[in-house]
Amino acid sequence: MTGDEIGILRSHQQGAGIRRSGPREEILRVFLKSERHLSAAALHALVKKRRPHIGAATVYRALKVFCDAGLAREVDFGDGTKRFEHQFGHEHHDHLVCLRCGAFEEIASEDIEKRQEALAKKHGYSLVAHTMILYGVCGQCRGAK
Amino acid sequence: MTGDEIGILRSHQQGAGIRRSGPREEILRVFLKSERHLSAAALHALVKKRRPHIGAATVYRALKVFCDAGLAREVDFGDGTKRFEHQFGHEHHDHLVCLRCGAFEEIASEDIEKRQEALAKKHGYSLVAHTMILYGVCGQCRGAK
DNA sequence: TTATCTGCAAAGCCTTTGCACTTAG
DNA sequence: CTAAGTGCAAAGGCTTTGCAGATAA
Repeated sequence: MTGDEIGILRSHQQGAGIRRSGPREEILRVFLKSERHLSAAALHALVKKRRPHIGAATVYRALKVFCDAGLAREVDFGDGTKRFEHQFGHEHHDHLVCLRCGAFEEIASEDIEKRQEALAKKHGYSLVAHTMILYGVCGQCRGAK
Repeated sequence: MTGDEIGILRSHQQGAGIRRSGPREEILRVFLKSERHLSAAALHALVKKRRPHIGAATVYRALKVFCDAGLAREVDFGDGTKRFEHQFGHEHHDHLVCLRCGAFEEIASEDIEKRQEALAKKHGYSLVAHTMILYGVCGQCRGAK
């Protein structure tokens, strides 16, 4: 990690009535070092390895701040648990999930994004964000079938 | 309602070890007559008007059967509550949600669908389904701002 | 000092499950 | 008769909230 993300967090906090805090920055460090798609519970487990006293509520509250700061994004594959992925230095992308084994990949299509923009405009909306999740069966699962 | 949907339900049940039931068919009738995007709780409330004894669990269980039968589809706008929309006689579509007032519209783009298919194939997946939700600000809210 | 942050535990919400009873086939 | 369906209430899983103490500015 370069340290820049902590800087982004701090500048986001500037003037937003948000103070620095050790626990929050530690959560951010662990979050950024981790795999890209973590549930709050999984992140909490990782954080507790280094700082056992940090509670789940703090992790949830920190993730909310990270999302506001643009450092994280919430992703919901529809299994009842929100996941969070860090955004720093990553292009926007969507997801392709295997219905059989649960594996998933990040996908991207500039073409689709453009059409989404146009579609929103056509309905009089200004597009702010979107989620797109494709569900299918991966090659491995089809082969194993 | 034409009655055809009940027929679809019944034929889906054929051989699936699923029996007919009055409560379930009543839930289906109310569901089909209702607005298109209902939470389970909202549907339960409507159902109880006609049959006060029907419980929430039965509604949840019925919705699962409807989804399996292709009569309904689960949609999640990310607010923590699943919604269900009936599919009978409707083209596939996605959603465009206003972040400010919560209004939403159904949208469709054959172009995007084709590209989704191609994208999945490129990654070795066979596409089964997808969700796409665009978030923005509607014209009315932008004007009112 | 004062508003924010934290940890803990409790509460909230939505959804599912266990159980005894009812009902379809 | 047998397996599926139902209603109720309880349990589950994830997330948020209340609160008193700790902490940043």
